[in-house]
Order: sequence, then structure tokens, then C-alpha cells
Amino acid sequence: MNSKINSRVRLEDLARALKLSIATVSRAMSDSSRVKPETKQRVLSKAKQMGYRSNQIAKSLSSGKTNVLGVIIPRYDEPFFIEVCRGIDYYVRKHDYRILINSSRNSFKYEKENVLAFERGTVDGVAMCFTHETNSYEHVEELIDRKMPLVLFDNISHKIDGAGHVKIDDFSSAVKAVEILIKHKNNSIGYIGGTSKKSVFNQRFDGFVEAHKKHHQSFKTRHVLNCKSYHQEHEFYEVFNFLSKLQDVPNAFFCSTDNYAILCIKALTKLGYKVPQDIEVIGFGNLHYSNMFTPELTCVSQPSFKMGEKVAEMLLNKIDKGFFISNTDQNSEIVLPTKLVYRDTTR
Amino acid sequence: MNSKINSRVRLEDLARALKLSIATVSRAMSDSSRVKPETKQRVLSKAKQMGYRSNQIAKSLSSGKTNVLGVIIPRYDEPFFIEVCRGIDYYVRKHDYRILINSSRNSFKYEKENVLAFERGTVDGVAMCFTHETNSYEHVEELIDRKMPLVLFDNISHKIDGAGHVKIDDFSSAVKAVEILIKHKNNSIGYIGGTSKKSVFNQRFDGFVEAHKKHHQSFKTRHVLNCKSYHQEHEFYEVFNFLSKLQDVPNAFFCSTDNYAILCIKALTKLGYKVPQDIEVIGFGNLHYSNMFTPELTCVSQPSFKMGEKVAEMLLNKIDKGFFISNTDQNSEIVLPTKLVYRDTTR
DNA sequence: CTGTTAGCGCATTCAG
DNA sequence: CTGAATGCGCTAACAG
Repeated sequence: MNSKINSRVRLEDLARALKLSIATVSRAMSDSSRVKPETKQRVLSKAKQMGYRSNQIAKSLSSGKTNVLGVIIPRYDEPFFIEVCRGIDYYVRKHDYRILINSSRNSFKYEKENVLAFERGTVDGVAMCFTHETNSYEHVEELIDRKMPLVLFDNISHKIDGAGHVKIDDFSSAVKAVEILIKHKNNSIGYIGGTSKKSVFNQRFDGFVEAHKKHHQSFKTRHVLNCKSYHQEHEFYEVFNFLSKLQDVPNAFFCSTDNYAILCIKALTKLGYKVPQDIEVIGFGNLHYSNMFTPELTCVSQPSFKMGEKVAEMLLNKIDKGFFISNTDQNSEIVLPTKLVYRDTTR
Repeated sequence: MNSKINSRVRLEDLARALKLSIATVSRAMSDSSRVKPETKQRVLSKAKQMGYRSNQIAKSLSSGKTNVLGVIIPRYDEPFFIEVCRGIDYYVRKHDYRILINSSRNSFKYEKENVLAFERGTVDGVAMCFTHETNSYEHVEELIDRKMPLVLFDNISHKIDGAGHVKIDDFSSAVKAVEILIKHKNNSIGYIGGTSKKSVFNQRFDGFVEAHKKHHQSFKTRHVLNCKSYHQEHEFYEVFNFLSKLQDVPNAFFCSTDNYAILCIKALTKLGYKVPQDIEVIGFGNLHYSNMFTPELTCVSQPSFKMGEKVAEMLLNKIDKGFFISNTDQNSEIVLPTKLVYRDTTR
């Protein structure tokens, strides 16, 4: 046994000092109405005097509640996910919950590990976003079988029965963005996106295609890049190489993230093009730094903080209800609206 | 009692199914050598078959160890802190620990709340960075009195007895950066930094002053800005206003963060100056996006990920030793080296 | 309003 | 090598 634990003052110590039973002290601490106001006062002041801190672990074991939510994100170093976490955190703190964030480091293997860890009773519910590698769902289905409240967000390729879902309409948002470029009389539009396995990228690309179809316009496959790199610098070179090899550079680009848009602009600038005079660019995300660049980025604004709040709200609801909102329930999916933010990379 | 908990399979269920005692099953699960290899196998396969997951809460209560570290950062939306968290996470996972990140939302009040939460036995140790508001230290001293291993990082104004400290040499790094600007024959150098209460900003500013002193050069107080705003846009306007009101714009700027440097460059560009041809700028931090801007930012590179690893290493050491490395111990402070990264905002 | 008792699930003595 | 018994600190029936 650990000396740290033993040296702490427990309910029993308070009880002894006050010549009360542990039960009464416990009630007083949890502000139960079933205890005389006077003794409640005595307990509280004694607790303060002796520096009592309740042991959350013991509380959890006894009550079956940890007041902690597990959050699994693909990676830490993507501001979007951090924004979502902020939103979750902001919401749940108001309800006396905390969040335990685990990164999957872009790997399905770690994602499964993270899910496993949360099956060990340390959290009351789980919010998660799949990595781009994730293509099987036994791990989350198991989580649900174990009756763990679960809410998925952002990258949802297909619905998981028993889980909640919070997302944006990637497809329609992309359509709208590309339509802007089409309306601006760009007859040749390029696309730069990420690994196509990742559902959101697929959907944004599909939107790109749809917008063309809708307006009876065509695009060229050689104007489409699906980046395979994962580090800023590699990504930049991939984008730069792609652009520099093109004989016919498009008049506009739709990029599936702000990051790609910024790299795209940087590469175009390096190649001597002016944005937006020569070429227009639209990004996707609206990261906190997307307006720090010169020119400021025009992009689809994704409500990341809000998404976090909604995820949290849904998750706490599931926990409170003690059972699962079925997949057919209207509450099991929330689609948040996006909006186009016009700044300086479009004309 | 929660149905979720009751429906789980416990050691007792395994024991019954195998006609063994709980103790033996427990030993088998923890791979004790004091159990026959054959029965260990039986237990393990039965556990797998029945979908057993050990209850971490019960384990923690019994063992006095949670295998979780608490991390308190001033805010989520500053990439530097996230990088440090990544470093901590990366290191501790190798030792079977997880991290619970709490944001203080830039407020001393929340910081104290976070510390309090960690006094409730949910973590085995705490890593933290003070907010810019923090000016008293009873809360962390109490943490130490309660024998909680503690490591402070980044923003350390004075050492806390009993805690570990990990930082960079903000003062010297700033001196070196400003010396570069002086060597480039800039006879008028400006400074843009954050709230001066925050120790790191103070120290960087002191370095700015020292470099001037060392080279017998002077600077003008009207060329110094300590931003009070906290949101990107407000900050930008504060910087822009500051610069636009100057009759004599300096030939160079030293900024106490990359963020300020970027805003500074944006404002200068807007005012018609060219960076670095007309004005040189050096930032501080080397955020992941500091090389995405055009021109790429020259800056002091802070080893944030490494800082996280060091924090984690020190903290796990403290936990393992079960007592505290005293403040006089050489291990109680680590100062990490910085380096200047030359890119395109200096000539 | 208060006390007694029995768990929560696991680790760990102490016997054998 | 295995089992019985105890306790980690707290909550929650049940009694009074």
C-alpha cells in the first residue's frame, strides 16, 4: 500500500474526530437533506480544517460513475480535433464531468487500444472520431455491446447501430464551395485533398464532382491530387511537385482542408501565380489561423467547437438516460450547418 | 448500482467458471510467477472467451495507483501546449500511463480548480504550466504537501520547492535572436510581446533589453508593444494600430511568439512594407505552421515535444522513487536548448 | 435525522 | 502453487 494514500484523511477520520458515523459524514459531504443542518455544518468545517479531499476512485467504485468521458481523436496536432475537444470540455465541465483525451496517432491499431482502455471502467461514455485507416468496426460494436454510451463525430462513413453521430454535410458543403468557383466563370477547377480512404475527403471530392455535373462542366483527372504524405513539409513538396508538373494549371482550386489550401497557395505563389488574381482558392475548415495568412483564406467554415458541444450534449444525454437512443431515433444523428466565409483568396 | 457495472464479468465470474479462487485468477492475470503455467493458460483463455476486462477503478482503489497523469495547461488553443502534451503522451504511453489534460482557460480560478480535482486521487502525478494570471502558489504547495509528484514546465517565474522544473532559457534565446538583428545593422529594433505579467514574456523582453545593452545600442519605448488582447482578431488590430501610429517604424522586430510575428508581418504588409527587404522579423516558438506562411518565418525554435518528453520522464521518475527529488537536487531543473531557425523573414 | 451493515472489484497478506 | 480472508474509501440499503 502506498504511503500517499494512507496519509490522506478519510471519511473515517472525520467521523472519529466528530464522534459520528461514516454514513452521516458521507451524507453531509454530499449535501444530503437527510442530515441536520447543524451537523452538516460541523462536518463541513471539520473537513475543511483537516484538509479532507474525497477519494474519487473510491467514489467511482462504489457508485459506478467516474464522471469522466473518454475522447478518442485521430491525432493531437490537427487544430480541428483540438477545437472539438475544447467544445466537449466546455460543455461537460458545466455538468461536473472531465475529459480524458486519447490520440490514435493516425493508426487503427492505436485506436483499438484506446477503445480497449475505455472498456476498463475508467470512463462513463466515449466520444470518438475514426482514423483514416479505420475500415472495420468490431471494436466500437463491442463497446456498444458492453453498454458504453458512444457518440461518433466528423469522419463517419456509415452509421453504427446504437451510437450517436455528429457531423457536417461534407458533400453539400463541397458542392456549394465549388459552385462559387463555377459561378466565377472558372472553366477549369482543380482539387487537392487527402488520402481518399478517409470518408470526409471522399465526400468532399464527391461534392466537387457533383457541382461540375450539376453545371454541366467537366474537370480533368490530372487536376486532382490526393495527397499521401502526412508531414507538413512532405505535403508541401507533394503539392508543389503536382502543380509544377502541370502544363495547364486550372483557374481555381477547391481544397479539402485549409491546410491543403494554404500549401496550395504557397506553391502557386512560388510558381509565380497570384492568388486570387490569377487563380482562386477555397479551403475547408476555417482553422483559427486561416485568417492570419496573407491573403486571408476563403473557406467553408466548419463549426468545430459547436460540434464538440453537440457531441457532449448527446453523450451526456445517453448517459443520463441509462439506455441507448436507438439508431432510428431522430436524435441519433446531428448534421451541423457549415457556411462559406468569403475572404481574400477568391475574387 | 449501475446495470452496466453489474453486467460485466469479474474475476469472481472467471473463478467460478474455472473452479479456482479469485486470488489465483488475479495472479494469473497479472502474470505472477507464483501460478502454474498451465492454470495461467486456462485462466487467460477463459478470460478471453468470456470477454473479461479488468476494472481499472477497482485496481486503482486496491493498489493506490491509477496509471494516469494529470496535465494542466493554460489553454487548449495554443499549439505549443498541445505539442508539449503530445510529448508527454508519447513518453508515458511507453510506460503504460495515460494523461488527463485539463485546461485552465487562461484563468487562475480554473487553474486552482484543476489542481483541486487532482487532489482527489484520480492521478499519480501532475504536470502543469501556470497561466499568465497566476501570482500565488499555495495551490501547488498544497499539492506537494499532499505528496503529489509535480513537475512544472515552461512558464516558471520562481522555483517551487519539491517540484521539478522543465523550461528553456527564454532570456538567452531572446538575446541571441536580437543580436542577429543587431548584427544585420538594424539600428532601430521593435518588440512585440504578450501580457508582461507572464514570466516567459518578461524574460524574452529582458533578453531584448540585454542584447541592446551588450551592443551599446538603444531602443525606444514607443517601439515596444505588450498586447493585452487574447483573440486573434483583436490581437491583429492591436498590432496594426500600434504599427500604423508609429512615425518612425523600426527596421526590425523581435516578437515574443510566432503568433505575434505573423500578425506583425501581416500588419506590415498591409501598411506597404516588404518583409524582409524593408523590415526584418524574428519570432519565437517554431509552431508547426510557422513555415507555411509566405515568407516563411525566421524564429527561435523551442523544443516543445521534447519538453513534454522531459516533463514526463521527470514525473515518472518522481513517481517511481516514491519521494521527492529535492529542489537542490541537480535533477530538479532541466533547461532545454533552443536554436535559431533561419528562414525568409530575415535577410 | 443517524448508525449498522454490506458491498463495489481487485490485490495481497497469511496459511496451507 | 493455491485458497481464505482482509482492506482500499466510499455509497446505499435497511433499521431505528
